Amino acid sequence: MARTQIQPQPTAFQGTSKRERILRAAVDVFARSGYFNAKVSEIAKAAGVADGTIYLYFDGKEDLLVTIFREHTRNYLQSLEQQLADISRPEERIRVAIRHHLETLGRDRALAVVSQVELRHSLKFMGLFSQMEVADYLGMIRKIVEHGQAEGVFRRNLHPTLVAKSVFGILDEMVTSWILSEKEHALADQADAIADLILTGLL
Amino acid sequence: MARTQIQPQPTAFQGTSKRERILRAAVDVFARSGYFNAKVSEIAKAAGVADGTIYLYFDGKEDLLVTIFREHTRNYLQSLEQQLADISRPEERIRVAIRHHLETLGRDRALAVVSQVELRHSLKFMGLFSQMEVADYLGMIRKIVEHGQAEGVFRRNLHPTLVAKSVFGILDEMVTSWILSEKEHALADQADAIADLILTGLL
Amino acid sequence: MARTQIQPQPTAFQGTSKRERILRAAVDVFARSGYFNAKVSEIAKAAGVADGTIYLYFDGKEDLLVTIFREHTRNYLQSLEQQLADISRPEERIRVAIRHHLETLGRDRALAVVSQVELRHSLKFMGLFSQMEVADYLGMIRKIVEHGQAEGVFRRNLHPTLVAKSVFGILDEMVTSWILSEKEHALADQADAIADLILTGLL
Amino acid sequence: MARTQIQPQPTAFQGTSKRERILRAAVDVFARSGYFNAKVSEIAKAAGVADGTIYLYFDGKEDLLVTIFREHTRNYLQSLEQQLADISRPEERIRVAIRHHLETLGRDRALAVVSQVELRHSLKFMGLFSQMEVADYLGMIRKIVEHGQAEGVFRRNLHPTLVAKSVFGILDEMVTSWILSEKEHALADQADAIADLILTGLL
DNA sequence: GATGAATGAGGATTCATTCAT
DNA sequence: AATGAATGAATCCTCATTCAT
Repeated sequence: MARTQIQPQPTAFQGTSKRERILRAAVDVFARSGYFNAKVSEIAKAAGVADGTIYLYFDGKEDLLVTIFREHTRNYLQSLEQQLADISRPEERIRVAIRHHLETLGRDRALAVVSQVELRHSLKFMGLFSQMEVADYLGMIRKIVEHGQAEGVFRRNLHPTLVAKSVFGILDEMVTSWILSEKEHALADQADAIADLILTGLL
Repeated sequence: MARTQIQPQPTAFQGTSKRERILRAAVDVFARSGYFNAKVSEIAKAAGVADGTIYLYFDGKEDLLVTIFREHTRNYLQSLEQQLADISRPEERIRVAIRHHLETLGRDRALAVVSQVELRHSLKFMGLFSQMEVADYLGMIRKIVEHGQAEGVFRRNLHPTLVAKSVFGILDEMVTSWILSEKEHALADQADAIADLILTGLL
Repeated sequence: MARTQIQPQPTAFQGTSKRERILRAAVDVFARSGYFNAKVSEIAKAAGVADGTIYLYFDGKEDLLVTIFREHTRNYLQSLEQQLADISRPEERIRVAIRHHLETLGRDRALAVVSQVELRHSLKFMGLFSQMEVADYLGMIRKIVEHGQAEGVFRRNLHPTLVAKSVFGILDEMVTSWILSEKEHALADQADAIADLILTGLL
Repeated sequence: MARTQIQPQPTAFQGTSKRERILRAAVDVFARSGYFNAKVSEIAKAAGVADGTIYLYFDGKEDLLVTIFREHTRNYLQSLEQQLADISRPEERIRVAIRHHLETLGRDRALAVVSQVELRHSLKFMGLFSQMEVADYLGMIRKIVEHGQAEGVFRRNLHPTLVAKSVFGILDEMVTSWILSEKEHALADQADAIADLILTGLL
């Protein structure tokens, strides 16, 4: 038989590995329906695979969410490190980190929804969220602050961890706010204003 | 039979109205088990009422969550307004708002858990969360900022809404971080440091 | 509305308690479909209750099987003891026990099927089967034999436990054979012949 | 690549044919997990073949069970016939048949488990069990009895079929009892006592 | 107002079987 | 002959909600 069997590919492109297709479909479905309401069969359909196939690649619905979180965070940290590689001035490093956060999530609304909403379903997940890679992220910001304080460009009477959490908190709120707003403004547009606030303060 | 039947009252005092007992039980059970895993029967047991009784006072499980949120926010805003009543200096008003936020949630861990975790279960809830009373809360902070800018004590090149969201974002992150941390430090202890950061900035 | 709502009662009579109706329905459905192929919903339908109702009375499908076994054995032992109450001659006691076994199961084919087939689904169940009440049953026969040996009416060179197991094995095989045979002969008709064999032997 | 790839051969030796390896693995896995809980993939792994390979030799999971039963019974009957070949005295023939039964199953616990437990999963299987080769087995015993009665060494007032079933029932119970007992006594040790009971009776 | 027994819809997961390679 | 990745049908149980008492 010479005819090429063309299969429907609702969510992703052919050629992509099944694992990737499933993961992408999960992000989309979780974003659309919410984790608890999302049906595994819906994800399977969106990925163009059979229900059972998902269990060849993942341990179950929850593993899907954990994996999304883990891979996203890893990618995020890697690209952030790359962007910071050439920049040494602490002030500039803060600006880049802020912009990078907003750009990354601003580029993929479904991922942002999963990141801001679905990943925080339970204390258990929140703990995961905070103890693992997010801790690394906060650690990166904290080090920028510490460095800046050591160099004398940042005030020394602020606790670096508190600053790191604050930056994260602001960014987190901006992303959430952006997700919920109907308007289609670019999330990263706020990067400079946020940096100004953090760096210069209200007074 | 003359003997008075004494029923166990696990969560609340008997004097309290049934409605209050149910609401308080819901906060506790939601905090302990998470919204989706919480069983209505568990809440009923904790409140010392029959399952069906809950439906005399509320429309269902979801209504419990909505009501908790609504009443908490209303109480919160009322007490914040009282605290701000006598204070006119914008800087001081910011400080009071920050401290009030941390004190209120720092006083009731279960409520904090529900507020930080359970209320954000879905985009739908997040929307509710943002559009309603939270909007009022952000509005209050925004007005403080606007006032301060009008008086010339706050810099004028920061968008008031952005500042309001930032303050909220920082506080939100602090509360979440506090919930997840094992240590039993007082949440409100960080109020001054946060105010310093917001007011003075890093530089 | 004055009309009395008449509900279908496929398996059992109204008036019977829900618990009894469910148990009886389970015996029938297990006998018809086999334990593993039996659907809980099928049992519910046969009992005239909702699926969930079964879980108000039992822990699950397996508990249904265990309960059937337990209650059947208890009833069986009680009625056997009653029948033996007035009989003292060991030979006669053996005859009564044999007849009672065949009559009890011969009266309820579905129960016999569950007893002979479904209760032996797994080593685990077989163990349950053997260690618990069945042990009591074997114990009763063993004591009859011991008594007969003490009185000098039974040969003393046969181990009472072996005899008890043999009697049980013969009866068990007869019941199984009866279940599988198409012919509708009365099971208890074989009681005397079996007793003769056990008592007199082949020679 | 010159190195010989040595594969693990959990259950059987490599020299054995694939078909034999699969069958032996099935006996072991059925005995260990029970028929319904046994996974085809587990059998495949134990046999050192791919899942799909099993379907080249057998029609499916059920066919494995049927085949085990059939081959076991055929082997059993053949070896029984050999053992009986030189023996003419009815009494002795009965003794040999009894010992042979206990020795055969006492030699292979997994096979005994499958034979006593797994083969009786359903009425359907029980029917198979009884109508086919087991019928031949019962037939062999029945003929011994008939012969003995014709020769005048066995009592004539016992129905040969009933005696055959009784012998089978006793042996069956002994094997089951042996499987379930923790103690490691030899099953065949009971052969003589059983023969005595059957031949001489209790009285 | 209160009760709590009863309902029944809904879904994650398993695993025997297939078939392209 | 052999593989093993992929399939997808099939079901037990939970629990929010109702309503007769």
